[in-house]
Amino acid sequence: MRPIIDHPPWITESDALKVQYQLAAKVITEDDFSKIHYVAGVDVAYEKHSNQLIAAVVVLNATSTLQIVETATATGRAQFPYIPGLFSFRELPPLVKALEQLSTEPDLIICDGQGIAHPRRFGLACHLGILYNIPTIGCGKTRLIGEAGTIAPTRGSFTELIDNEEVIGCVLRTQSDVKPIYVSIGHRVCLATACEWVLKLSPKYRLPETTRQADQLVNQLMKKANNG
DNA sequence: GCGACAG
DNA sequence: ATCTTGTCGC
Repeated sequence: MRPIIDHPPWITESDALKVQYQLAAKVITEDDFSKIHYVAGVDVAYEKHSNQLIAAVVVLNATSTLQIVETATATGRAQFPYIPGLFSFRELPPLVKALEQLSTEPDLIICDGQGIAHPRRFGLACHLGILYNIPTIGCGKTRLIGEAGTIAPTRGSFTELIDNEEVIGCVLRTQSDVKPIYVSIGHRVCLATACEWVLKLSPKYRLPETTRQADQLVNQLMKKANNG
Protein backbone atom coordinates (compact mmCIF):
# COMPACT_ATOMS: atom_id res chain seq x y z
CA MET A 1 0.00 0.00 0.00
CA ARG A 2 1.14 3.51 -0.77
CA PRO A 3 0.36 6.96 0.68
CA ILE A 4 -2.49 8.76 -1.09
CA ILE A 5 -1.08 12.25 -0.59
CA ASP A 6 2.14 13.90 -1.61
CA HIS A 7 3.91 14.87 1.53
CA PRO A 8 6.00 18.00 1.79
CA PRO A 9 9.48 17.20 3.11
CA TRP A 10 9.96 17.78 6.80
CA ILE A 11 13.46 19.04 7.38
CA THR A 12 13.10 21.42 10.26
CA GLU A 13 11.00 21.51 13.36
CA SER A 14 9.01 24.44 12.04
CA ASP A 15 8.27 22.56 8.78
CA ALA A 16 6.96 19.68 10.86
CA LEU A 17 4.71 21.97 12.89
CA LYS A 18 3.29 23.46 9.69
CA VAL A 19 2.51 19.97 8.37
CA GLN A 20 0.72 19.12 11.62
CA TYR A 21 -1.42 22.27 11.64
CA GLN A 22 -2.29 21.73 7.98
CA LEU A 23 -3.18 18.05 8.17
CA ALA A 24 -4.91 18.13 11.56
CA ALA A 25 -7.88 19.83 9.91
CA LYS A 26 -8.43 16.75 7.73
CA VAL A 27 -8.86 14.27 10.58
CA ILE A 28 -12.27 12.59 10.70
CA THR A 29 -13.36 11.79 14.26
CA GLU A 30 -16.40 9.68 13.42
CA ASP A 31 -16.82 6.12 12.19
CA ASP A 32 -16.17 6.10 8.46
CA PHE A 33 -15.62 2.53 7.28
CA SER A 34 -17.66 -0.44 6.10
CA LYS A 35 -16.33 -3.79 7.22
CA ILE A 36 -13.14 -4.52 9.12
CA HIS A 37 -11.60 -7.86 8.15
CA TYR A 38 -7.91 -7.13 8.58
CA VAL A 39 -6.40 -5.14 11.41
CA ALA A 40 -2.74 -4.11 11.33
CA GLY A 41 -0.38 -3.24 14.15
CA VAL A 42 2.72 -1.11 13.64
CA ASP A 43 5.75 -0.62 15.83
CA VAL A 44 9.17 0.97 15.47
CA ALA A 45 12.33 0.41 17.51
CA TYR A 46 15.60 2.28 17.57
CA GLU A 47 19.08 0.78 17.38
CA LYS A 48 21.23 3.37 19.04
CA HIS A 49 24.74 2.44 17.83
CA SER A 50 23.82 2.20 14.15
CA ASN A 51 21.26 5.03 14.39
CA GLN A 52 18.81 2.74 12.61
CA LEU A 53 15.05 2.62 13.01
CA ILE A 54 13.41 -0.78 12.59
CA ALA A 55 9.75 -0.82 11.55
CA ALA A 56 7.38 -3.78 11.64
CA VAL A 57 3.82 -4.26 10.42
CA VAL A 58 1.66 -7.24 11.34
CA VAL A 59 -1.74 -7.86 9.76
CA LEU A 60 -4.22 -9.94 11.78
CA ASN A 61 -7.47 -11.55 10.70
CA ALA A 62 -9.98 -9.70 12.86
CA THR A 63 -12.92 -11.86 11.81
CA SER A 64 -11.55 -15.01 13.39
CA THR A 65 -9.04 -15.69 16.14
CA LEU A 66 -6.61 -12.85 15.48
CA GLN A 67 -4.24 -15.00 13.48
CA ILE A 68 -1.35 -13.40 11.62
CA VAL A 69 -2.10 -13.00 7.91
CA GLU A 70 0.99 -11.13 6.78
CA THR A 71 4.03 -9.29 8.14
CA ALA A 72 6.45 -6.74 6.71
CA THR A 73 9.54 -5.02 8.03
CA ALA A 74 11.88 -2.23 6.99
CA THR A 75 14.84 -0.32 8.35
CA GLY A 76 16.17 3.16 7.81
CA ARG A 77 18.56 5.65 9.33
CA ALA A 78 16.88 7.97 11.83
CA GLN A 79 16.72 11.35 10.11
CA PHE A 80 14.63 13.27 12.59
CA PRO A 81 15.27 13.52 16.34
CA TYR A 82 12.83 12.31 18.94
CA ILE A 83 10.86 15.34 19.99
CA PRO A 84 7.70 14.83 22.07
CA GLY A 85 4.86 15.99 19.84
CA LEU A 86 6.81 15.38 16.61
CA PHE A 87 7.09 11.66 17.00
CA SER A 88 5.61 10.75 13.61
CA PHE A 89 8.29 12.63 11.70
CA ARG A 90 10.88 10.27 13.12
CA GLU A 91 8.97 7.01 12.74
CA LEU A 92 6.95 7.43 9.55
CA PRO A 93 9.71 6.99 6.92
CA PRO A 94 10.63 3.38 7.84
CA LEU A 95 6.96 2.65 8.52
CA VAL A 96 6.00 3.75 5.00
CA LYS A 97 8.75 1.48 3.63
CA ALA A 98 7.29 -1.47 5.52
CA LEU A 99 3.68 -0.73 4.53
CA GLU A 100 4.77 -0.50 0.90
CA GLN A 101 5.59 -4.21 0.92
CA LEU A 102 2.17 -5.24 2.21
CA SER A 103 -0.07 -7.13 -0.20
CA THR A 104 -2.96 -7.39 2.27
CA GLU A 105 -4.49 -3.96 2.68
CA PRO A 106 -5.63 -3.59 6.31
CA ASP A 107 -9.02 -2.04 7.11
CA LEU A 108 -7.79 -0.58 10.39
CA ILE A 109 -4.37 0.22 11.83
CA ILE A 110 -3.55 0.27 15.54
CA CYS A 111 -0.62 2.59 16.19
CA ASP A 112 1.91 2.50 18.98
CA GLY A 113 1.46 6.12 20.02
CA GLN A 114 -1.24 8.76 20.39
CA GLY A 115 -3.87 9.95 17.94
CA ILE A 116 -5.57 13.27 18.70
CA ALA A 117 -4.40 13.08 22.32
CA HIS A 118 -1.66 15.42 21.19
CA PRO A 119 -0.85 19.14 21.63
CA ARG A 120 -1.97 19.90 18.06
CA ARG A 121 -4.42 16.99 17.87
CA PHE A 122 -2.20 15.24 15.35
CA GLY A 123 -0.24 12.33 16.78
CA LEU A 124 1.30 9.43 14.85
CA ALA A 125 -2.02 7.61 14.46
CA CYS A 126 -3.63 10.66 12.81
CA HIS A 127 -0.63 11.19 10.55
CA LEU A 128 -0.68 7.58 9.36
CA GLY A 129 -4.46 7.67 8.90
CA ILE A 130 -4.38 10.84 6.81
CA LEU A 131 -1.40 9.66 4.77
CA TYR A 132 -3.20 6.47 3.70
CA ASN A 133 -6.80 7.61 4.19
CA ILE A 134 -7.33 4.57 6.40
CA PRO A 135 -9.08 4.18 9.79
CA THR A 136 -6.50 4.33 12.59
CA ILE A 137 -6.47 4.20 16.37
CA GLY A 138 -3.84 5.68 18.68
CA CYS A 139 -2.81 3.37 21.48
CA GLY A 140 -0.12 4.66 23.85
CA LYS A 141 1.46 2.98 26.87
CA THR A 142 2.02 6.32 28.59
CA ARG A 143 0.51 9.78 28.55
CA LEU A 144 1.61 12.63 26.34
CA ILE A 145 -0.89 15.29 27.40
CA GLY A 146 -4.26 15.50 29.14
CA GLU A 147 -5.64 14.83 32.59
CA ALA A 148 -7.74 11.95 33.84
CA GLY A 149 -9.26 10.75 37.09
CA THR A 150 -8.88 7.33 38.65
CA ILE A 151 -10.20 4.21 36.93
CA ALA A 152 -11.85 1.15 38.42
CA PRO A 153 -9.46 -1.84 38.51
CA THR A 154 -11.60 -4.09 36.32
CA ARG A 155 -11.08 -4.80 32.62
CA GLY A 156 -13.14 -2.49 30.43
CA SER A 157 -13.19 0.40 32.92
CA PHE A 158 -12.22 3.74 31.48
CA THR A 159 -12.18 7.47 32.07
CA GLU A 160 -12.00 10.39 29.70
CA LEU A 161 -8.68 12.06 28.97
CA ILE A 162 -9.23 15.82 29.03
CA ASP A 163 -7.12 18.67 27.69
CA ASN A 164 -8.31 22.26 27.66
CA GLU A 165 -11.87 21.12 28.58
CA GLU A 166 -11.85 18.90 25.50
CA VAL A 167 -12.16 15.09 25.45
CA ILE A 168 -9.03 13.95 23.59
CA GLY A 169 -9.10 10.25 24.43
CA CYS A 170 -9.71 7.57 27.02
CA VAL A 171 -7.59 5.95 29.68
CA LEU A 172 -8.70 2.34 29.30
CA ARG A 173 -8.15 -0.68 31.54
CA THR A 174 -7.58 -3.60 29.16
CA GLN A 175 -6.81 -6.07 31.96
CA SER A 176 -8.00 -6.11 35.55
CA ASP A 177 -5.42 -4.86 38.06
CA VAL A 178 -3.02 -3.88 35.28
CA LYS A 179 -1.88 -0.39 34.29
CA PRO A 180 -4.32 1.20 31.82
CA ILE A 181 -3.45 2.38 28.30
CA TYR A 182 -4.18 5.61 26.45
CA VAL A 183 -6.60 5.30 23.55
CA SER A 184 -7.38 8.12 21.15
CA ILE A 185 -8.86 8.69 17.73
CA GLY A 186 -6.46 8.38 14.82
CA HIS A 187 -8.66 8.83 11.77
CA ARG A 188 -12.14 7.76 10.61
CA VAL A 189 -13.00 6.07 13.94
CA CYS A 190 -14.93 7.57 16.86
CA LEU A 191 -13.61 7.24 20.41
CA ALA A 192 -16.19 4.67 21.52
CA THR A 193 -15.41 2.46 18.52
CA ALA A 194 -11.69 2.90 19.16
CA CYS A 195 -12.08 1.65 22.74
CA GLU A 196 -14.25 -1.27 21.60
CA TRP A 197 -11.62 -2.39 19.13
CA VAL A 198 -8.75 -2.01 21.56
CA LEU A 199 -10.64 -4.12 24.11
CA LYS A 200 -11.50 -6.72 21.51
CA LEU A 201 -7.86 -6.89 20.43
CA SER A 202 -6.65 -7.17 24.04
CA PRO A 203 -8.36 -10.33 25.32
CA LYS A 204 -5.39 -11.54 27.32
CA TYR A 205 -2.73 -8.87 27.67
CA ARG A 206 -2.39 -5.19 28.45
CA LEU A 207 -1.60 -4.20 24.86
CA PRO A 208 -3.61 -5.14 21.74
CA GLU A 209 -2.45 -8.28 19.91
CA THR A 210 -1.61 -6.11 16.92
CA THR A 211 0.85 -4.07 18.95
CA ARG A 212 2.23 -7.12 20.73
CA GLN A 213 2.91 -8.99 17.51
CA ALA A 214 4.52 -5.97 15.86
CA ASP A 215 6.62 -5.42 18.96
CA GLN A 216 7.72 -9.05 18.94
CA LEU A 217 8.69 -8.87 15.28
CA VAL A 218 10.65 -5.67 15.79
CA ASN A 219 12.51 -7.24 18.71
CA GLN A 220 13.45 -10.26 16.59
CA LEU A 221 15.08 -7.96 14.04
CA MET A 222 16.75 -5.98 16.79
CA LYS A 223 18.29 -9.14 18.19
CA LYS A 224 19.47 -10.14 14.72
CA ALA A 225 21.04 -6.71 14.19
CA ASN A 226 22.91 -6.98 17.46
CA ASN A 227 24.22 -10.46 16.69
CA GLY A 228 25.19 -9.86 13.09
C1' DG B 1 12.52 30.52 35.14
C1' DC B 2 10.97 25.34 36.04
C1' DG B 3 8.97 20.85 35.07
C1' DA B 4 6.69 17.77 31.78
C1' DC B 5 7.41 15.34 27.69
C1' DA B 6 3.97 9.35 22.69
C1' DG B 7 8.70 6.43 21.45
C1' DA C 1 12.62 4.43 22.89
C1' DT C 2 17.44 2.12 25.19
C1' DC C 3 20.36 0.58 29.15
C1' DT C 4 21.17 -1.60 33.72
C1' DT C 5 20.17 -4.16 37.60
C1' DG C 6 17.58 -7.31 40.22
C1' DT C 7 13.57 -10.55 41.10
C1' DC C 8 10.20 -13.83 39.95
C1' DG C 9 8.05 -17.55 37.31
C1' DC C 10 8.23 -21.05 33.72
